[in-house]
Amino acid sequence: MTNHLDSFFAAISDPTRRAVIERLTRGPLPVSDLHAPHDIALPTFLRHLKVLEAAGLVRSEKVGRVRTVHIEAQPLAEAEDWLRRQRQIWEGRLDRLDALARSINSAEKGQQHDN
Amino acid sequence: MTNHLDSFFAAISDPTRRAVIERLTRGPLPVSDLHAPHDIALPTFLRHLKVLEAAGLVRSEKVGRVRTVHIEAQPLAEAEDWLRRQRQIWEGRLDRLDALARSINSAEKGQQHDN
DNA sequence: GAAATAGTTAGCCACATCACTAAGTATCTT
DNA sequence: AAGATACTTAGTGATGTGGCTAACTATTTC
Repeated sequence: MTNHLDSFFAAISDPTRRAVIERLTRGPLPVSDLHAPHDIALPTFLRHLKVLEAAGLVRSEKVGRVRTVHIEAQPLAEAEDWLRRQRQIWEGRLDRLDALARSINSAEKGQQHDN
Repeated sequence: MTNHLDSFFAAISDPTRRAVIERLTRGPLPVSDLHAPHDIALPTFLRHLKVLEAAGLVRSEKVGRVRTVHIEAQPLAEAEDWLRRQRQIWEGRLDRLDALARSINSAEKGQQHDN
């Protein structure tokens, strides 16, 4: 039952890492630019990046002394799918319950008319 | 920056807890029924339920000695929204890059014609 | 080639998380 | 009222997570 959703959801459960993702949707950035708005030590920040990269949300390439990070959208879509499936099954169930309630209701009305 | 997405995503980053959610989309169940398919001790399982409940994914009511658990769909929708927003911004960016590439391409063709 | 820049590695600490067992409470069932 | 059922609480231990500082490497820049 352990799949890549584990590490994906764990990765985006941290606010710092979600902020990084949000920033990266505007385009790739070097590590230091990504780090700038965060009030944590660089090594700490770098481990957040590693978590994101390990979860497949992000890739990076180093050119000279600069490492540039960019987002990987596909895992977002997969996670979104899982959530949507669960929600839809649930809502489908509610719809069926609703339909059942309506049919019971109209059946009762029918009975009343028959009486 | 710390909001309820933290606890939500942390909650569904665990396979046991995702399995519980998947099960609950089929309808509410008592704790013991939910626990049955999982090969972990009941107290351990109960803490998973508490995590889900604390994250707002699930509610429960106790009647007599039985506690029945049901899903709460709204947080699913919110998380789905966050993911969708990020993905769309990213994809929108790709679209614009694509458009830019096309316009550069046609401009070059234009130049070639001019030459 | 010395100094600044951009990351990286190593090691430490506090706290959270996930697992367990043992024992307790509250509610049926017989 | 005794026993079974359905949680619930308490306490323990191993491992993971997020934070830090100090020290290091690799690449510009002056």
